[in-house]
Amino acid sequence: MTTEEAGLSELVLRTARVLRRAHREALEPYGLSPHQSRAMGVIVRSGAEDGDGLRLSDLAAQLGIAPRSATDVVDALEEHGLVERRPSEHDRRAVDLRLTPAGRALRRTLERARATVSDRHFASLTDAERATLARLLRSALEASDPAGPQA
Amino acid sequence: MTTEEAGLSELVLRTARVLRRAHREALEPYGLSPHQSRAMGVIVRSGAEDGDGLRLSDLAAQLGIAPRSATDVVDALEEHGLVERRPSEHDRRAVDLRLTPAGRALRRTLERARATVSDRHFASLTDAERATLARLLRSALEASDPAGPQA
DNA sequence: CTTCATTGTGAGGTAACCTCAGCAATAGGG
DNA sequence: CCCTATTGCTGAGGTTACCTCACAATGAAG
Repeated sequence: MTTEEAGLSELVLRTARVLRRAHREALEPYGLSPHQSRAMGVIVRSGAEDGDGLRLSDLAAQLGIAPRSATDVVDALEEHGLVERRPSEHDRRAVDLRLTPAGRALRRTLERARATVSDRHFASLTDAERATLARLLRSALEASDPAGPQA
Repeated sequence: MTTEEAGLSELVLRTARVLRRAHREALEPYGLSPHQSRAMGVIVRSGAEDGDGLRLSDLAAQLGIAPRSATDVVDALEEHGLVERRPSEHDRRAVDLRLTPAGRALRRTLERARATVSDRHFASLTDAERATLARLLRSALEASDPAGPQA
């Protein structure tokens, strides 16, 4: 029983490694690291397209890194012209982060690239099998972390 | 269909993150990084307990890092008294790596800790579900990478 | 109007990688 | 047998992605 699950954890980690590597390769042509891509995703998902944008410290929290480190991530994205910092209207200490039009366009491209990577990896499974796989992974995640992580 | 698998890839990555973090925490009391632990695993699995030991460059290859980087990993493990370098009998340029008795003992402890982490994460699934999960992950891995990675 | 907390960033540190250069040893062709 | 090319490892130094600590500007609370 124990060895059975040790194998399971290894399988998950190995699958993740394959996916991450493929993802990294897909991102490379755009000069983005996976982490930067993830940061863009967080900004998008926080409703930053239309509203006030996202605080730098909130980005840090959602990425699970220190605020100071988020500064560097945003610096890089800003240099690429994908994200912009603008002073918050409500708090002159803070900045609001949002994607530029170029950032939004690239984000969509990357989303598609990522889906392709995933498609390819799981292509050998049937639709039903994919659904089962998703259900089991989701179930274990929810049971072991009821809080439900944001990232 | 596409969104379905995008979700799948995200689930795998998220599960991996949870497992890796738990694994890291389990290792912390022993002053080892996950990578160092993995290196010990590679050394053990190469039949290094009784035979000639593993070449440093082979360790590097199996860890997927540059030989120079493996030197540092081994340095650290050697300082902890877990691994020893001894000159190869057949090639005086090379070193054979093998676990010390302390290394073997710790390795067993870590193996158990890792199994516990995995057990806990997948505890909510039935035995049959765990078996299904393993089968599907393994199947996709084998289909997408027929070479079959060693690490 | 102090005093305290919070936001972002400069400075500087660490871990885990990398490449490049170099030394010792081995392998192989003449 | 010797001379060159290759191999196995490591020193030096660079990069990336984090970190902590200190601090200026601002905001909130008494």
